[in-house]
Amino acid sequence: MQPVGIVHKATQPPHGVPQLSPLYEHFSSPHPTPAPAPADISQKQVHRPLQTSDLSGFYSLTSGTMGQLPHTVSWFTHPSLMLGSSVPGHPAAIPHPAIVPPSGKQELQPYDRSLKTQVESKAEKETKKPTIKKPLNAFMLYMKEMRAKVIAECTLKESAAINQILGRRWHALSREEQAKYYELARKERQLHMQLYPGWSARDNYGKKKRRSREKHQESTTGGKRNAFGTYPEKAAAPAPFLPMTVL
DNA sequence: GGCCCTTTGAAGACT
DNA sequence: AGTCTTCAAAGGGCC
Repeated sequence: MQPVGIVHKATQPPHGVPQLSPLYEHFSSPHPTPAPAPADISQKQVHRPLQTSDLSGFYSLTSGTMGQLPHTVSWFTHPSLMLGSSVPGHPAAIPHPAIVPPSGKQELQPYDRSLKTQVESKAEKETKKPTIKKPLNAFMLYMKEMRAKVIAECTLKESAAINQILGRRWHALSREEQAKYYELARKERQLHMQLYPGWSARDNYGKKKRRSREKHQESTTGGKRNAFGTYPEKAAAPAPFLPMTVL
């Protein structure tokens, strides 16, 4: 029996921001405790395959909940949250945007893809399984939402520079503001788990050609990360605050 | 055409 | 268990 309060490493944000919610306990515990707020969603997700209606409910509820965000996340346009034929039983022919062709280019249009696949052999199709992308973390969701705003303000276009600004702004956010994004990210991970039960992050390992380790570390960090994937000065951040109660 | 840069966080790999 | 590495997004820069 796992003591209350012990959470899996993967579910605990670095700053301890959003703690395990009852919704998540449905996935991690064989005897889940009743979820207070969005109980209907978690139960649907647990007891049968995910369906479009479930997800639209999920989004509308989540959207409403997260409507308190200062900058509303585009739930229905977020790539890895949009639905498609990858959902069992879903009528649409548009694949889930988290699924990209092996080439890695997500913006490839469906008809382009169909033209290309026509000339591919059947064997090729089978070997070239589409890539399922990782779910976005809290900071990635924040970046995605705020990028356009920063570009407009700074008239910059280079993503490297934009991301530096966004990184600083992220740290300038209050705990409460960050918590909202952590919560969004947690929900996205849950949805991702529902959509792709057998998926693992290792599936995408080695699919990108990367520069050498030394160069990468030197250029990107200038130092080593600690056990939490952050850096010493960041690890000294203020103590975590209590989990969100709004759901 | 495709990797690099740059950020944080999640998670797998490694020691 | 602790540490390291990779990949998520984005788009200009560069080879």
